Amino acid sequence: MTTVTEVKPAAKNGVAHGLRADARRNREAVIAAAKKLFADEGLDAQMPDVAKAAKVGVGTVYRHFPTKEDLIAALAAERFERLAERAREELEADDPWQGLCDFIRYSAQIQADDRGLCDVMGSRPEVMGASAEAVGLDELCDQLVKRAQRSGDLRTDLEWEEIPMIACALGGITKAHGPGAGRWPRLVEIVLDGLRAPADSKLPKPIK
Amino acid sequence: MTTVTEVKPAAKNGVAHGLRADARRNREAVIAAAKKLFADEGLDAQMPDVAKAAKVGVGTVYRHFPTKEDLIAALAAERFERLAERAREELEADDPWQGLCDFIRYSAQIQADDRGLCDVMGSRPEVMGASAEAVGLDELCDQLVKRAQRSGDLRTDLEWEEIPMIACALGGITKAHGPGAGRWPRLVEIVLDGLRAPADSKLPKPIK
DNA sequence: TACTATACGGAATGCAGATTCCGTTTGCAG
DNA sequence: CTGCAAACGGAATCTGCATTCCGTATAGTA
Repeated sequence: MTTVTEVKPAAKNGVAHGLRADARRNREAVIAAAKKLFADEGLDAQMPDVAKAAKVGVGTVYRHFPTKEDLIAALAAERFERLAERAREELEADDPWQGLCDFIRYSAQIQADDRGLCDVMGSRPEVMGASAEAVGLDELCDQLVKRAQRSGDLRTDLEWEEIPMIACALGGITKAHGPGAGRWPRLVEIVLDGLRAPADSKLPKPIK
Repeated sequence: MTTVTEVKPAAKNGVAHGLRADARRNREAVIAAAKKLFADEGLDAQMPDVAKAAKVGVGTVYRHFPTKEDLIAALAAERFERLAERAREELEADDPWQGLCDFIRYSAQIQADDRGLCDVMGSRPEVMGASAEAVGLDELCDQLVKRAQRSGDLRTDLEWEEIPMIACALGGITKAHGPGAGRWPRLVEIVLDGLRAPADSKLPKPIK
């Protein structure tokens, strides 16, 4: 045991360093293929098919993601990063209410574009929880909500925990009827109307 | 082939006649067990477990329901009958708007009480469609919607097809977070608020 | 009571899909 | 150019269910 073994920096920012060139290339191929396949067919797309789509052997897929669940989690993490990113943007929006609305619209949109994500939202609370936690989404939702309430446009009885629930619900529609039905955007608007503070409860605007 | 074979009246109103006494008894036991098991564990409860819960062999389950899908459909049919029944009642409600609201609340409630039903709503469009069709739920939704619109309380741009979608969405919440979270009723109310016609669009009430 | 069409139970089967294994190939340090 | 640890591919294995099969038991009838 006199051999000096280099410590591997493992993965950094999603891209894995310290991997042989071909390994890195394959990993990307797998991720890309899985992203598309899961988006199209939902979580019950099969591992061998992911491998095929990535032009790689099953073994290779499993070398990078020891479990299907791990692969799913990795993809979910990426989506949640985008979601958090968007939340941060909307926190800067001129109109807090519109910011919140757009965030919710966005969360519905990405689900309409990704059946796999709908499935995660609908039946993988742990994955969803972990991913959200990792990017601080909860905190962001809280801020989004508080800000919109302060501006007087959002009903004051809403709690931030209900934002993820609303997202799940909207995902459920796409999951059940397919994005093709094209009806989900209307449902989003209905919910948003329901979120608006009742007109009479709105404090008289300070100045303006 | 000279034997005269009696024609079996098969099933009538859910209860199967022309069955040997023990057979009828077992059939009921299976249905009851399945109802409970699927309600508790969702659609991936297993057939052998249904049999066990009904104190019956798997074979017996399969003699009555050739396929798991058939069993699911039978249970779903029963739920949809209740749903239709409730819809009919609410069509008689004094207040059309409250009638619609209560119908929606009811559909959320039965899903909160039955994970299996949530699953059907969320990922068995065919079963749901067939069951709904069988009891004329679509037509009933249409009437419920039109009536509430006529009274001026329901937003006029709602189409009846969106009622089932709303039901799916609400079911999705229970499915994802469990009924235990106890938050779904609030989401229902939010949606209902979103369904209400904007105050200014309401025609002045005739008299009263 | 005897007989037989119906039912029954549950071990055995079939299959789909995740995961493992191992002989072969390849990137790359020296 | 070599040597070998790091990767590869994909057939084989394992597992979890649904579903089938068949010898046995029983309701209903004569």
